[in-house]
Order: sequence, then C-alpha cells, then structure tokens
Amino acid sequence: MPELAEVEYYRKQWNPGLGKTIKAVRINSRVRDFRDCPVKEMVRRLPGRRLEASQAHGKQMVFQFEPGAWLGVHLGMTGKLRFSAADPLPDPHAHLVLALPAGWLVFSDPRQFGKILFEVSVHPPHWWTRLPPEILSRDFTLRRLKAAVKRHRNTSLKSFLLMQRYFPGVGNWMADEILWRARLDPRRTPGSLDDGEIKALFQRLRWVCRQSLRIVGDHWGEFPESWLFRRRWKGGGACPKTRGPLVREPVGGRTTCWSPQWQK
DNA sequence: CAACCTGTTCGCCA
DNA sequence: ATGGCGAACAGGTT
Repeated sequence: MPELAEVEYYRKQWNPGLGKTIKAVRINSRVRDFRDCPVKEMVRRLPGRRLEASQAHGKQMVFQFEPGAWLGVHLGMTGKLRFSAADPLPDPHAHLVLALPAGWLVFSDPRQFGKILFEVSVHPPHWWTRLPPEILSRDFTLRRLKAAVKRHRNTSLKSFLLMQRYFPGVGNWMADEILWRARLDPRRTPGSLDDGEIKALFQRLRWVCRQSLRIVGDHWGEFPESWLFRRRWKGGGACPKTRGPLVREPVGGRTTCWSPQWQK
C-alpha cells in the first residue's frame, strides 16, 4: 500500500530499534528486493552497528547506523516494516530480519517489488542525497511545477502526478485524491492547464500530502468520509461533493477513480 | 478460474 | 537525445 504517509508510518515501526545494536542479520538473498544490494557486505558489516536515526523521503527510507552505514528501504507494492517481539521465522516473506538484543526488526514483501540498498560510509550515499525536493519542502515551488508541466505537456495528469522525480511519494490513490480536490479530469494533459488550474494543483498537492501525513503518518488513522479515498476502491461509489456517480477506469495504465460532474 | 493490484523499470517507437 | 506508452516483474486477493 505504501505511498507518502504510509511510508512514514512504516518507518516509525522500526523506532523500537533506535539506540540498539544489531546482533545478527538474516536475509533471503534470492528475492528480487536485493537486486542492487551488496548482500554479503551487509550481512558482514551490519552486526555490531547501532541504529542511530531514520528518515523518509517520498517512498524512500534510510536507516542510519553507527559507525557509518546506511540501509535504504523502498517498500514497492507490498513491502512492510514491523517490530516483532517473537522470532518472525514462520513468515515466508520476511526477507530481511535484524536481530536486536530483544526483538527483531522485520522487512517483509510478498511481491518483491521493493528494494533494499546498503552502503558503508561516513557520509550519506548518493541515492539518498540526490533525491528531488519533497512536496512539503520550501524547494517545491510553483515555478518548479510549471517547469514540469512544460516538459511533460502531452501526458495525462494521472501519469504526470505519478512521476517520482517531481512528486516524490505520490501514488495511485493520492493522485486521484489530488485531482479530485483540484477539480481536474485525470485524462486532461498538463499542457492544457491554465495558470489558475496549475495553482490549484499545486495547492491541493501540498494539502493532500500534509493531511495524509497527519492522519496516517503518526498512527494508522481513518480518513474522513469527505475524502475520495473512502469511496474509490469499488465500483458504484458516489462523489462526496456532488453525490453523483464515480467513474473507475484505467488512465495512464492505472486504475483511476474520478467524478465526471465535479472534475473538468 | 480469471481478473486485478497503493510501484518501478525496461524496451520500443515517434 | 527526449517524451510517452505498454509490458514485465511475482504472488496474493477478490
């Protein structure tokens, strides 16, 4: 499920390990999650290191160890992080397990679209420092959005919002929520937007990120009934604004939910 | 049983 | 070169 706020939620699930020293690493190195990971080095060098801090950035996370080592985690489609007081051995999808003095930090991912990275270094690795500005940061500006619109004027708005190099953390449901609140038809192109519509998109982008972090990021809360999120999963839903029917069909290759009477 | 899936990357084409 | 699209990845769920 992981998009921006859900990633932040999962990041915190490893907080019980903060300040603790890794005793052992258990890994299923055959799975796809480790395709870009120096597995042997990680298994050799993580034990004895202390989990110092963690951060999330869009859908990407980093866990910082002392002395200098960095564990990158991307949850893909079905990845999860959890702390387990009992040995998670029975879980066949627990591909990475970090043993603490008491308990285990677990990464599980049945579908294996996630990605684990590892680097030993005093400084944070390039794959962490070269990420684009976060949507809620000062560097994410209307100017930047307009440049992206100009460059990708012919794709659908739906595909556009899913581009992580501009909108890190936005996934399928967030894109639909943002377009619904900006009253924009997901099949429209960025190039067709006027200045007011671009501004609305900018504001709704930031609003949906901020609110979903507040609701889901801390503790897995429920979105209010007023959100499209609550109606979008099954056919036959009604728009919370107009009470009219919602449409559910692929746009840009992804299942998309929108309200034709509300979004133009 | 078949269709579907909250993500990314690759190859193909214009 | 760059932009845009569709397939592929793998396994669980509806």
